[in-house]
Amino acid sequence: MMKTKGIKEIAIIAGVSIGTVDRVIHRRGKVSAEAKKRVEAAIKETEYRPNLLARSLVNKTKVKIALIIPDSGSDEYWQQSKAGAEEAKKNWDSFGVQLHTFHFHLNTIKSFETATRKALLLSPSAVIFVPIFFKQGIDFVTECDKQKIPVVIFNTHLPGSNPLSFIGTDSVQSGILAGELMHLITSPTGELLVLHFDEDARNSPHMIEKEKGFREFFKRQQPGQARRITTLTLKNKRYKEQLKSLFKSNNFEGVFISTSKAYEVGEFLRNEKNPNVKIIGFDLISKNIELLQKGIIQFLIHQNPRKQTELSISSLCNYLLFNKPILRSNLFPLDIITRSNLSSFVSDEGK
Amino acid sequence: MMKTKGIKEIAIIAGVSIGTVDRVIHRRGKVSAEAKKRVEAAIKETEYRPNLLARSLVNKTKVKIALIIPDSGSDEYWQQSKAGAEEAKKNWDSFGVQLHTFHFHLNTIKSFETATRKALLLSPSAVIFVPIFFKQGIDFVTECDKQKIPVVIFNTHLPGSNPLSFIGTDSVQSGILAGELMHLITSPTGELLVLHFDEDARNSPHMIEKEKGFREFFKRQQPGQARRITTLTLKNKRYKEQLKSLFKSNNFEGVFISTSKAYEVGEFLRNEKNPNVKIIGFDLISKNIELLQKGIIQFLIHQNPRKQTELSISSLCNYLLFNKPILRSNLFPLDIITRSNLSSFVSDEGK
DNA sequence: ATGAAAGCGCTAACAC
DNA sequence: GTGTTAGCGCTTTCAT
Repeated sequence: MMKTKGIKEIAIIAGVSIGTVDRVIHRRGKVSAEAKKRVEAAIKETEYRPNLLARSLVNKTKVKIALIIPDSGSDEYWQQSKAGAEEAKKNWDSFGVQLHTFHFHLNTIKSFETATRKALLLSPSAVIFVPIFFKQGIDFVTECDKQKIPVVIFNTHLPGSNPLSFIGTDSVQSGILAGELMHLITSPTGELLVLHFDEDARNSPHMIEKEKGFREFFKRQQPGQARRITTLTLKNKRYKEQLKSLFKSNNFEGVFISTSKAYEVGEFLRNEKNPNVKIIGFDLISKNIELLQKGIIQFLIHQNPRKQTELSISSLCNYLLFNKPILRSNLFPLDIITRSNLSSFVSDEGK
Repeated sequence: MMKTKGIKEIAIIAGVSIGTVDRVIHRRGKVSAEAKKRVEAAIKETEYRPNLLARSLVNKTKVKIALIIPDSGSDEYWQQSKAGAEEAKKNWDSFGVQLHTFHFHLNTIKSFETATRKALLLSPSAVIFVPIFFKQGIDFVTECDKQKIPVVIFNTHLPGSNPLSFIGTDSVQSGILAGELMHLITSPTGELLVLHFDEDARNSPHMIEKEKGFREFFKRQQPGQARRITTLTLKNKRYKEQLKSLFKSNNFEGVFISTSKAYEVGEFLRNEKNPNVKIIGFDLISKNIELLQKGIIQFLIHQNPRKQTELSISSLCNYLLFNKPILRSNLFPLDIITRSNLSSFVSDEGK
């Protein structure tokens, strides 16, 4: 009884042809209400689940994805992202997925616009991008909407857009986390410093949110008396001099750096033989890692650009190929890294 | 020119039929030396790579995996593992993978033996299991080796075995991590307590390794004078009384709990109005989570049983179906959880 | 020793 | 609207 499997079986049950079954499954072509109902009933009854192998065997290479990310030149963060993209590409090309990557310069709006233009020339099935530039990001999303191309945004939130999916971390929350960690490792009244490195304005939304979260933590913690928390934004490249005068006239117990430049502070303090200042920063880049291992930086918060990129791609592929539901907003775990759990994160190449 | 793809193309080039090509690829049947040579040349020339989708479409449901894990009854840790298994099962059954789960009781060796026996009756393509019981684990691996069934071990290391892959965390390292965290949040000379809950002997290797790591950290930190670190193993269920007398006669600044029972200590200290003792423990189970949120537990180290299980299954499937390389040893990241990054870990259901 | 042919479950083009 | 059919690249009979 009922030996055949899959679409054929449900065609028999519903008393229609497999063509019709295909039509209702994919909502394409015309199907009479009657037939549709019967097919859907049969699908439920048999708990039919499509054979993904057969499907992608037939649909080879129909999925083209354009990935638009910052140039990874000397930027380790984006190098890690790129590595994730390559990993994902390897994983999905057996399913006929074509991943085309377009790079742009972090400081050049034009290069971003060029990248998006080139990406659209592919007429991709979907687009993944990092909206470093607000206005141009919105423009791009609008254009994609017009062309009915699904958009996935990652790493940076783009307020006012409504992408298929957003994947990234919660900057405010990461600031709160940094606040808590700082609280745990400093004395209750120790003075704190929040340091921004503002060579590239592109980071400013992140930076502001992180500081907001950081201060928020202490506000909640001690609603009455606030700790003394100083903020400073280092704008030009002469960090050392600025840091020197800063630490001469203050007695900070801890420094929170809102970008990946924690190592600048770490190196400075190491040279000054000032080992008692606690440092918390972001990102597993090599200079930070070195100072973490030496115990000069206490905590790094890891945003995992590699996995963010990988996941952006694979959740999109799963959605496109296999109809798997995709999360509208996928906030990434905030990994806390110390010298003791570092190794399990950096050797984490094999997924 | 040369439009056909795959096996057919190389058949044409070599001037034989696809049947012959198949024979040389799989070294089955009889092939003349002459034909073999020509086919192999063609394979090299075209850089032929088999289409894995087509292959497993034909060989449907030839992959049967037996998963042998502890009963998840009231144990949240193993419930999470089970959830991971179900997720993975859903993901892979479209590829014709059959995942059969066998449960055993954590305290009953017999039930483990029964489970392994049942598992082998399936004649599975591969086996994944948790070696809670040392001797029986070795026996099982030996038997699988004899039957040429690949074995993946997870969660618990099985010394003396040589599985296809091991997936789990490094217990010693997690102890070191706990040591570092404790060091960061207590004063340099504060007295510390290491607490084992030994209701089930099954945990003892883990417990011992964790304590070893914990002490190791302080040894490295202060080679000269060691901190005062007390160890206690709570054996019967009357935890409160034991804890009461313990804390009456000592002045601990921090407690490290080697199992998931940190909440026992947390609840005790909360009732005693003793809020200044720092607590570090393991596992995101609900009672621990509650106390973490309240600030009574400072850190939980998360071993991510859900992802461990998921990854065990999917890396095995990728190996079996798609010939992807599998890591001999895949040490999981040790996630540090505080109240501030907790949410991104517990809501992490969608991969 | 080798070739031809029938599918695996699904999609898409084409007929009616 | 609906059914039929030719493959996707591979494995596996079954002849020869």
